Amino acid sequence: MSRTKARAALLQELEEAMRRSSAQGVLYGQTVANVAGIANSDLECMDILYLEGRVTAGRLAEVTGLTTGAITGVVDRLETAGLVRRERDDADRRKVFIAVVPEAIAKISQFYVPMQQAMEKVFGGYSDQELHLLLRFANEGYKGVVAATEALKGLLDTPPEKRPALKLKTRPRRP
Amino acid sequence: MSRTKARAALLQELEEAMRRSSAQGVLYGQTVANVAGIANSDLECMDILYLEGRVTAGRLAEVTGLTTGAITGVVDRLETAGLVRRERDDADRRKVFIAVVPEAIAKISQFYVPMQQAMEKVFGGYSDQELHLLLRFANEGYKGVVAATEALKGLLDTPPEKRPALKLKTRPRRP
DNA sequence: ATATATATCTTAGTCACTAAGAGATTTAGC
DNA sequence: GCTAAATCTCTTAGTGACTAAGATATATAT
Repeated sequence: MSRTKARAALLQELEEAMRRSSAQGVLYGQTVANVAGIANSDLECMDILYLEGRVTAGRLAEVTGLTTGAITGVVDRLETAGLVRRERDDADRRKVFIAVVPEAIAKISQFYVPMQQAMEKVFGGYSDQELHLLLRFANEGYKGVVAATEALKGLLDTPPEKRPALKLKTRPRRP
Repeated sequence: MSRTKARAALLQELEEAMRRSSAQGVLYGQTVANVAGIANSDLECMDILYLEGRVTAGRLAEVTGLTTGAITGVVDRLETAGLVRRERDDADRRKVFIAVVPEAIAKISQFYVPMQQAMEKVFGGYSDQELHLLLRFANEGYKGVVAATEALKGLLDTPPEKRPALKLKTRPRRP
């Protein structure tokens, strides 16, 4: 066996490792939601708001894959909790922008401290050059996942009888 | 500015990139669930079963953070769909092992084809040596997230009045 | 102007979840 | 061995976030 593993085996190992850490990441998010006493979707929306800034209710529905009706509920809860504010767009008064209340960032980010500490520790074991490689991978990986998500969504447009499905549910969950 | 970015800025950029791609990964999973017509938790349990193999109902509850009652429902649905089988442990007849039915792997993994293709494409841009670095990071990152999750769970044991909470919900979601 | 499109919200009903406890089996103490 | 406590899964009742469908309000096009 060579110093570097055979590429095929390496790719497979990498895929499983990514899958495993990704699953654990999901679990971390769920734990945050539980500890904070906030619904999972509500936290997901806060994360989107943190990353994208001030976005419309419709955009939240689009990104999360929830219906607009569900988003109304999400925003209601977040607004009641004082984490976000609804702001009507004066240019187009149908639109409602959702904006994060400044203090909310601190309220939420405290739950990510353990994660940040763990990641700092991990990153500490890498040189600047290696971190650049990781950054490149994170960015390219992100684009790859976006593309994969779009490709998968494409299946929803194919007629149901021609599309693979497990049919645990009778009704589809998205409009 | 040097050829490599200042480390602090690099770390911050890396954190945001990871967060972004992680969020997109969550969305991919949700899309899989929607396209497959399967509940999110059901898919998460299938993923755990795929990674860990034959596990007990209690272990599923532990790993997902769901109650055992919820897991009963998950397993009921997965069993009805013909994806898993319940197998009583002969050594300890209280325990119920959940085992994936062989054909289920193929049924599920078809929904991950877009993701696999996207990842293959991304990985194609890296040398064996670089992939080894990514593998090392994925493994260390996984351990880091596990540790962070445990640390965060520790907050649940601290008295509620001493613990930071957002209190969007009146009742806690975990026992 | 009128019709059509777009953006959010409302309502009714559904489904997965929690909490609490029951049932079945195992382990510990005497 | 026998009883009590512990462990594991399932059951039941009730709750809350979700979807689907349509209402409301505003914007755009003909």
